[in-house]
Amino acid sequence: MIDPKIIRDDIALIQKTLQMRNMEGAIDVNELKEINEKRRALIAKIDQLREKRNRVSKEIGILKSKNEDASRLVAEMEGVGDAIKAAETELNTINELFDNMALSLPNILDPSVPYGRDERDNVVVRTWGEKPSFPFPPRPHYELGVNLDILDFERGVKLAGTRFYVYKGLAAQLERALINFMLDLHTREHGYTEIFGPFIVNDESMIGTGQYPKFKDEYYRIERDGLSLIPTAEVTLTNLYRDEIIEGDKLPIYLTMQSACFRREAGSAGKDTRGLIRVHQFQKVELVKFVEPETSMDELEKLTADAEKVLQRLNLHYRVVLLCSGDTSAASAKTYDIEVWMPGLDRYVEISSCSNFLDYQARRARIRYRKAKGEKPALVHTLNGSGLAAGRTLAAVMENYQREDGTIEIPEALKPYLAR
RNA sequence: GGAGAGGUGACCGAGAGGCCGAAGGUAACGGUUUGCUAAACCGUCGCACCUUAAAAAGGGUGCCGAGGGUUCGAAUCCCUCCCUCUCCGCCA
Repeated sequence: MIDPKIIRDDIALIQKTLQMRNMEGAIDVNELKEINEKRRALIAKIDQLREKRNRVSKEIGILKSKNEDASRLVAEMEGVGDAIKAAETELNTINELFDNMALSLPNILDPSVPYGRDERDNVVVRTWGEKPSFPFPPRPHYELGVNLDILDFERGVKLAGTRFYVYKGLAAQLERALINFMLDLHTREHGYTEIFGPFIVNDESMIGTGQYPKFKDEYYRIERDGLSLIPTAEVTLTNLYRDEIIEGDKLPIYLTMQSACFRREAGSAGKDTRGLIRVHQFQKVELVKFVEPETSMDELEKLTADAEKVLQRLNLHYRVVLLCSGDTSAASAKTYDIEVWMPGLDRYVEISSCSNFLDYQARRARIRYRKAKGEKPALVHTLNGSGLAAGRTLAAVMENYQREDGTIEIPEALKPYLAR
């Protein structure tokens, strides 16, 4: 959620953001402003009524303790309680309306984000390496995997349905090696602390990072227990500090966690139906940062570089794309996607998405820090990125390291992890 | 899953319808004292919202696990839910 003061004082900024994101029609900003005014007036009214209640009740108490007659004051209070209750009911309604609208406001975009309608307007900011050339037509990972009997899509479907899969032998080992390699890289060389936490979280956590209430259809929820399967370890890591005030000298905090990620992929029927690109369950190494506001844009660059390092060590060609205004997710102020080259699919595939949320998530999740003793708490800035999606990385390794006979060469960086 | 106990500020802990935003203690911070350390003494020591001002400061409201109810008045009484602990059961 953005700072509500912006709703009060700078509607133009919100309108510009909506315009940039091609969301002009989505929210009536003027209506929102009006609702906010109403809200504030009601709060003032209720506070006044409560002030009276507190004051007169106290007087009654004093009179009674002296055994004097308080009936006049009690009579005066008649109706005050009901008036408060009525106003509170009204406020609840308005608050709900306000929250719904305010929560659906997207984050303010960073000025460096280019205008654009959709992914076609994203800007390639750099590329690393080159597309490998093959003396034979490279095959997609799902063909390679099925031929080698290390990917089993049919049994995945038998066990759980479409978009599920089974790794066997080398595929399972390779992915495990990839995850360990990534975690070691981030903890040993990039200063992240490794975390392992719940893959299943309560609603407050899903709300804290913005999955709920808006995008409820995207996630698996266990109704009976009121818990949800995380779509990314971002949820676990970011909510670690929900409702907390962090001592300023603890910042910046860099965390990494490996987890399974669960996504319903509700809106993507018919898209990427083959292979490991779009599945309901996959593993990912996530990077999350909590930083002081002044540093967050620099931290985004570093975070992206940390994720890129994985591909560099694996010697996989990729490009970094700055998402345009229309393609940047609502909570993010600025996002870089890292897209790895997949020779078998003959296209670039997103393998990491690195975002700076500024204080948008922190406000929702009430994550604050105290710069120095005695100072008022302020919202931190949160960032996250994949470092990287393991399943897609496995697919990229398979496609880029394939040999003519359909076997797969092991990348140098992974050899220590596959020693027998 | 069953039985019991309990959730109060950074922490410990009192409070059992009115003068309680909450005693007392610990920790922290500032000061006095001191050759230094320690001790002692004095002071400060929550968060959010509304508001006047818009730097500092002031006024009001809310918050004693969460939500509702009773009452002129609730940390205190009632209801619902959540969580923690102990014992039993089950279990990697």
